[in-house]
Amino acid sequence: MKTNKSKSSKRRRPGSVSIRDVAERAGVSIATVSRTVNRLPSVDPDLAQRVWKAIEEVGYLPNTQARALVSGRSHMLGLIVSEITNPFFPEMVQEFENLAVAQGYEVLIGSTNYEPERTESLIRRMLQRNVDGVAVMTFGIEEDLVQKLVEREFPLVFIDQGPDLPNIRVLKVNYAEGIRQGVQHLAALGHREIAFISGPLRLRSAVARRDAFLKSMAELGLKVPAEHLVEGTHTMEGGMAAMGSLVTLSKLPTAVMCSNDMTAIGVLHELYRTTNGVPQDISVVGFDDIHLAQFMLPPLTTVQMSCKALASAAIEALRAGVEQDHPKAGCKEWEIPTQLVVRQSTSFPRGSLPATLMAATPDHKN
Amino acid sequence: MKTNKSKSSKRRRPGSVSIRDVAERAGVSIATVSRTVNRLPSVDPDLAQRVWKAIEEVGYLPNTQARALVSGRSHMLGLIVSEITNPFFPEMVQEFENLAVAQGYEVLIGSTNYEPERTESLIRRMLQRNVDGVAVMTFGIEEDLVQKLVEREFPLVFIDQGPDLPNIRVLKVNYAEGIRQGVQHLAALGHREIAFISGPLRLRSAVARRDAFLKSMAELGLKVPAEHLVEGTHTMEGGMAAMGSLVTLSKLPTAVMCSNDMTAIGVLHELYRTTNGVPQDISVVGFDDIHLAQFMLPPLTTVQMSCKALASAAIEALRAGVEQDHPKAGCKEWEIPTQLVVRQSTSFPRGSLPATLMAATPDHKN
DNA sequence: ATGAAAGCGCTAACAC
DNA sequence: GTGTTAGCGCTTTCAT
Repeated sequence: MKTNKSKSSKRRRPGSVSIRDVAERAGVSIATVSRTVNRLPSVDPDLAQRVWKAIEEVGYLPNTQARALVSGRSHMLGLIVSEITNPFFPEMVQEFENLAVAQGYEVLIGSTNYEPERTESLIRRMLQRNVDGVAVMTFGIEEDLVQKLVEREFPLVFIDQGPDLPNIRVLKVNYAEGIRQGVQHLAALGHREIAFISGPLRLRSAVARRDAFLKSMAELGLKVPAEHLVEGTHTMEGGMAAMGSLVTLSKLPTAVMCSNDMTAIGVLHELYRTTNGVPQDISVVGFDDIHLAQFMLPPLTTVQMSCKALASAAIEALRAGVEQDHPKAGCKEWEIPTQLVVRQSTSFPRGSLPATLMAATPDHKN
Repeated sequence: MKTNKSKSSKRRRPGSVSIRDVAERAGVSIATVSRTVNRLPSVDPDLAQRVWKAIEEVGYLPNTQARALVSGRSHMLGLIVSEITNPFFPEMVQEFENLAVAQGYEVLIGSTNYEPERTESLIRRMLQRNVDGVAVMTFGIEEDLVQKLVEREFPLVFIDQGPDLPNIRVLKVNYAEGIRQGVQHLAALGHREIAFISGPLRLRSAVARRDAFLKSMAELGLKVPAEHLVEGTHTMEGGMAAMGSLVTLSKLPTAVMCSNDMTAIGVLHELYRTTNGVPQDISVVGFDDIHLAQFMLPPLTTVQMSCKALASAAIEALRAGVEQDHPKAGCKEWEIPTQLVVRQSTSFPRGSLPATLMAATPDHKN
């Protein structure tokens, strides 16, 4: 009497079908349809059969928004990354998304581009969209942003570190291990003058990586002059610029470690610009091990940080926060390992070895 | 009397604040709050002031789901890409997202990975999330997927081609122009034996690019033997494999054009593996012009397809479909230009020139 | 086992 | 100009 039930409701997009259309078609109440769709055991099998048939016939798709509204859970997870155009992140996004979808979640992706105001709006958007939790995988984040998120007490995952609150979990990346392996590899090859190109030092993880480098060098009794510590931007352009300045130094390093692979690619390119050939006078080590790394010229020796591990830990940590009965609900920290992958961008320092040995080194042609 | 108004409602996530909390705080009705938030001119400025203050104080964020439910529009746009790990797509995603957000839309991203079942579930998820429209930027799509989408008559954007229906718009990429420029560039350098590594030929755009290549060659009276036409996968691995097979041929091509940049990077890598140096005996041309292209060794000559143009056309086309009063609501096709960007992966064919001229060529050292 | 009805947070008629 | 109220599509008591 009140609403028109014989025709589907008025102002909907054509093609859109609601639970009422199914109920009508199957000759049952909307409650029964709901129960059927949600597979509650209490529905009569025959009835269920009829309902499924009706669903099929009218092409019904439950409206997630409405569901979310009543259930209070949107089944959406936020994923905030630094820069979607840095290949490391798409690789992680892909893993994250696969896992999320497999577990019935949708993913809302956001890229901060290191801009505070973007980050701000991102957070607000995610909150408004009612995501069930957010993974902030940005390798460095502004303090006040954390604050914002923390106020609404909802499940949050950070990388490296975050406030010690009940709803916050953190993924501890073991930078030290991988970077130590890198430094030791270089030292074993005979390098003593090793430079380091960091990420932007306002980012925590950039500092963490640099410190890990410094510590590893110190362990070996190797000195690092200030000029050999240059700040990059986590981009290829930054790598070029940094290497450009390194190259003007009176005492050249024989090897350079980079805070990420993009930087290393920039370094390789700069070296190429200078020598017009495959860089082989200076060894370079990256960080991340993006898929591209192995296809570089020369294939890049790099410290692998598994985006798979990162993604799956993030998802699990998030679910541990969302679903209070999750097995690891109490767990606050998740360890992410790193390890060196040796390829061909590292070699003996030029001229440090007898000619016979040099000839045996795969990457030296002369 | 019915609901508990003095405390915030019961089963909500702590920290979540509803319109009622604001109303209560400001001492007005929820309608006034709604009007204030939506900036309807009819609210008394003083009252509005009070409402904004209350909003601030309680930290109110309108619930998008509820809004979407009543308005029928979710302000979410779907963006389906082939492979999020192919750098071309993140670049486009970023542009798309920037534009979308600037216009008040959220973006739901999906990556098909060329798997039909993934695509299927993607579509279903987007439909359920009630996106206002979806851009299928996959450079090739399965027929039945199109069908699925078309049935629900809602705004859709495709690349290259789509069914001629009122709610469907298509972005026509001018492959011919860029590829012709590439072929002519190569021919001008003296190349006659030019191979082409295509994408997977079940994808329309892969076929389109290959055909454009064939046509351009024919225009110049250049023959393309069947062995010089090899099918790749749009990946670096595919490029390596394809170049690997090309290299075994009795009559080697002197140049190879690739269906995308990732393939070209694979080719460069394979050439490096073979010669252990920067590839310079064989010219290679890519397609897409991803950011990375200019950092390759050597910097990649490639056909640029502007992801910016693609993204903005997609957004505009989508909005033209969503908002019936959009200026270009009637427009069905949007032209996307392509053009050659010459860098250093192309050069004269080896040994085809007098020594003096060779010496003048920047990329040849001998 | 099934239906009626309340209500999730919000917008839009409709009253006043 | 402001408040009251009816839904948007759905889940979930509460009756039956």
